[in-house]
Amino acid sequence: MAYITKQSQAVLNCFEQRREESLTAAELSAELRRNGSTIGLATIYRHLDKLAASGHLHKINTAEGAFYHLCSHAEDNHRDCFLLKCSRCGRIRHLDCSHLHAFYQHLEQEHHFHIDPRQTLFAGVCDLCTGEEAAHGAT
Amino acid sequence: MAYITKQSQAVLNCFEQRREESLTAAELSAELRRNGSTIGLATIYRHLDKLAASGHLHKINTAEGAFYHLCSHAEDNHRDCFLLKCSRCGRIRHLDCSHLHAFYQHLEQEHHFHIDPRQTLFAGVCDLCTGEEAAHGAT
DNA sequence: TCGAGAACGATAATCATTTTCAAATTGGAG
DNA sequence: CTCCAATTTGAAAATGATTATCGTTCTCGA
Repeated sequence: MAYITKQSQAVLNCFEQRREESLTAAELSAELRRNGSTIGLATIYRHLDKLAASGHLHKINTAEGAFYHLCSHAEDNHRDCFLLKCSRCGRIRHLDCSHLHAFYQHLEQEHHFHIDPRQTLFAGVCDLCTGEEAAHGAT
Repeated sequence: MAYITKQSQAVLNCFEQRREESLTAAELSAELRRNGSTIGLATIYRHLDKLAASGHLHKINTAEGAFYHLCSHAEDNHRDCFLLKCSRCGRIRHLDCSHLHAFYQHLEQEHHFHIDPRQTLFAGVCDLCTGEEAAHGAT
């Protein structure tokens, strides 16, 4: 029902090689092109969606476009998964900790809001960019 | 330096009348048109940006487009401001509570991530939509 | 080897937003 | 009140990410 093609292989390979990184479709396209692949953008999007639907990738929607990330966690384990997005460099970092269990329970019980940590993005400025900011900062 | 025009008035009025709501540019346009205004979309975007820059509005960037919200809080007070975005109905709700101070401190001290609560969106399903979901749910 | 179904890729279509630019509006100066 | 330079407006084109379209190519089992 689903053929294995060199294109689908190339996409998955790309993620397996850079395990900890979140990529956009454009970045993936550039990377593949760099590796000699001539795969079209439309095809890339198709595979990304397919891989996200099958659970192999985690798709993160942001105002600056979608990011995809190799993610083995099952849906249930994601209470401990936090996404930090730097508004300066645009990178998404993944964090693992259980600090927010209580807050999430509060949201559900007091406000009847059923949170989805996999789509929740903590925005801010990352460590690297904070340094740069200071360096470039005024007076 | 900045003229007061009927267009800029109309935009601000619209927010003051529906104080607690977050609006998109398209929604604002529809609302204004309903009130007899023929203001163009480009002009709406211009005023929204201007009002956001001057601090009168809070601009929230999401994957589904930008939302604008009348917000009097100063930048500093926003440690207590939470944005809940329902991925089903798309609405953004504002919450006030101080549950996350500890977590934000943890982020800064342990991970050197300087959070911006004004752009942090908690994604999930709101109370109303949870009900609907159950009603339409399988078997 | 054949053929139906699946995948491909170039291109067109969307959608929200920004930019462009000529025309209309504004408010101060005379 | 009238004139003018600066500002604002709005229609339409441009942008950028993503999706849909469609004819062509590939895959694999009969």
